[in-house]
Amino acid sequence: MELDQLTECYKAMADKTRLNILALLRHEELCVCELVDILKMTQPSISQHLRKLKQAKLVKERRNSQWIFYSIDGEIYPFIKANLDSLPDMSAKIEELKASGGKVCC
Amino acid sequence: MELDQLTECYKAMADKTRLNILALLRHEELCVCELVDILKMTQPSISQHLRKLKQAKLVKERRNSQWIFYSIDGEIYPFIKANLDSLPDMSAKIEELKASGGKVCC
DNA sequence: ATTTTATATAAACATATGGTTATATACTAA
DNA sequence: TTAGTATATAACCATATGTTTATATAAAAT
Repeated sequence: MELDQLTECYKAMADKTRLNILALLRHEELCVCELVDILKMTQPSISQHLRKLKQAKLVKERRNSQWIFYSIDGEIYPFIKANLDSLPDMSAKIEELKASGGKVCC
Repeated sequence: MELDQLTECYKAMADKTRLNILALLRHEELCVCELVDILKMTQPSISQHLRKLKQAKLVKERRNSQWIFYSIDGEIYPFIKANLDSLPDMSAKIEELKASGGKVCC
């Protein structure tokens, strides 16, 4: 692949918060406010991280009324599956969100 | 894997020069001055990039008299092969080095 | 229409990063 | 031992990055 594209990809992954987001989205699509809830960070901060991931084509978005749901993309990277598979399991965090009624939605 | 370790790995890969180094080392081990020669960058700059790659356990070093040869490591990362395979082929650069007598060594 | 909710963007700031120059260290050769 | 070569480290600086606060946009609810 092109080095510039690869650099953008790895820059996007070179941050703990963004790896957390990818690890979460691996389980299911989530909207911004759900990520804010789980990661305990401010909404603008999460939004900017999502923008980087989107620019690198690692996630895609889908609007549903007032919510924007993000999900894993990365199909342009032949190695993406191997990388995502090495991320920690975060299903507990998602369960927590659901248990606390934070899901369905915001 | 641990998010901290993964973050360090992707940070190390999140730079065009370091991806170039990895792409070169994929062909064969090289010493610092050979990388300086091929990449046309200053020696301290190359050395600092190599240090980052080494700290992330993406490369390892081997001393042979006054030269230090770097080579690919990355064995702690289950995804490393897939990632290295997507790097561009740089054999032409290595051939150039050999043709110009820059090899054997420094 | 106005207010509320969800998200994005902008400005400001502190910290991280990469490059340069200068210097230190390690080994070789004489 | 001294000079030369290969590499590492340190100090400095400019740019990039991530966070916060404030504000803008877009859709929903009233």
